[in-house]
Amino acid sequence: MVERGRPRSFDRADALRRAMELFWAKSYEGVSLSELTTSMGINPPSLYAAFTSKDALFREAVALYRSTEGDRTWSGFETAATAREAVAGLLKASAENYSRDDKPRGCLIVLGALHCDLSNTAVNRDLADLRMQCVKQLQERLERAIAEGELPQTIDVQAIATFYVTIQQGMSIQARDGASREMLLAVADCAMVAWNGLTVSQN
Amino acid sequence: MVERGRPRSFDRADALRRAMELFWAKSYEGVSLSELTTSMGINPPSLYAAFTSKDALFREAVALYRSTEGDRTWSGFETAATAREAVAGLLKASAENYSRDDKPRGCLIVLGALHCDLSNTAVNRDLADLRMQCVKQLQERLERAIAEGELPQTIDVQAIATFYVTIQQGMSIQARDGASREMLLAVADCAMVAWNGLTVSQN
DNA sequence: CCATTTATTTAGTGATCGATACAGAAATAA
DNA sequence: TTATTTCTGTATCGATCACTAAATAAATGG
Repeated sequence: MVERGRPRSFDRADALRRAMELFWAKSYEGVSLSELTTSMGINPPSLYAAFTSKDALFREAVALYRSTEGDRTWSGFETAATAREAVAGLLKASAENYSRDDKPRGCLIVLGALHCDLSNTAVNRDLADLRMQCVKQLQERLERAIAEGELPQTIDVQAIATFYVTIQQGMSIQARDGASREMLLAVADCAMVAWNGLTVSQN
Repeated sequence: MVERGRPRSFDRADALRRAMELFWAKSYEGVSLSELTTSMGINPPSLYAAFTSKDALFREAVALYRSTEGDRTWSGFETAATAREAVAGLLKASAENYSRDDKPRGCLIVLGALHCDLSNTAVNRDLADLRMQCVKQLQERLERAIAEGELPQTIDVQAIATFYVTIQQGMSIQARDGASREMLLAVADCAMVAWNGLTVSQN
């Protein structure tokens, strides 16, 4: 089956990539349609034909972010031999990915739509859900470590998971404010200093 | 000298307080003039006569936030007997103040204007400066603790200060996402578990 | 009283927001 | 060729943005 009609004159994937970087740098409400169309090199009708709406474009941008930048941060998490190495690697990768010279600083999912009250826009709720998933992922890794005997059953899985995600999210703000890669890595190291105390058996 | 002209028909301080809570809940760009005037119970010309512009109103709101909510968080910091108690108290107060039932969740200075590229708007730069001042304040307290012999000279003052501020800032996002007060307090406790390791003499 | 001063209400300003109507262009199908 | 389909550029749409001009209201000074 061959496609009918006039062929699209721009690279959809490339246009999406440019939109993602704009949203990443300036957040959802911080980017206007005219900025998007200018950066993507297309006119509004082409954007809407290809991506439906600003909302839908943002969702696709977030999905692309997760499969590229997010993967750079989380790929080592599941493969790490121990929970400690998984968390340490996550923080280290976050520090590095939040401070690249050729990319916006910080995390799109953390900084992309912090506006508004709780449960305001759909975009906001989607990002909050993704942020929650990070905590859940750490919790599950910690529970696996308990099941495998690496960590004692007495640890507070939820608190530890929330603690390390809180640091990761705070690093996004630090990165946006100009903290150097070295400083972000130092923060990650500081966070891991708590590991032994947090995971020791306390009966 | 008595004031001339028609007297103002609204309470300026009360109107400012309402504006502060709106900005706190929804950030600078997230609040529109019509929302402000509605909540403050006045018309746009009255707002501009009393506060000059949305920018200036936001600055006054931030100043009010610092002298009220900010004071709730930081008042115990300088009076604490030790650096450890100062930092622990700061995190505990942050957890509590970011999760009050009658107030917006999180911190206005952290969440008030995260939009935009680095050094974009004046509002953004002002808040970034205030965020930096938090790090500086912790640094100075740690240096004082060194001078007083509480902590060894070998500690990395900047890294430790940035680490604890990073947690405080991350707690704003957690609070905005709905984390309970208990969970925020647990995060603060987790952060203090690192204290001994971070401040031990390592020569 | 009247002049002056300041605040208020009404009713807008131009600019920009996200999103589209419409006509023409460029492909396939028959 | 002609019909159909889909994309593209121009030129907007109504809504909302931050903000204000103009007339009126309410106080004081003389």
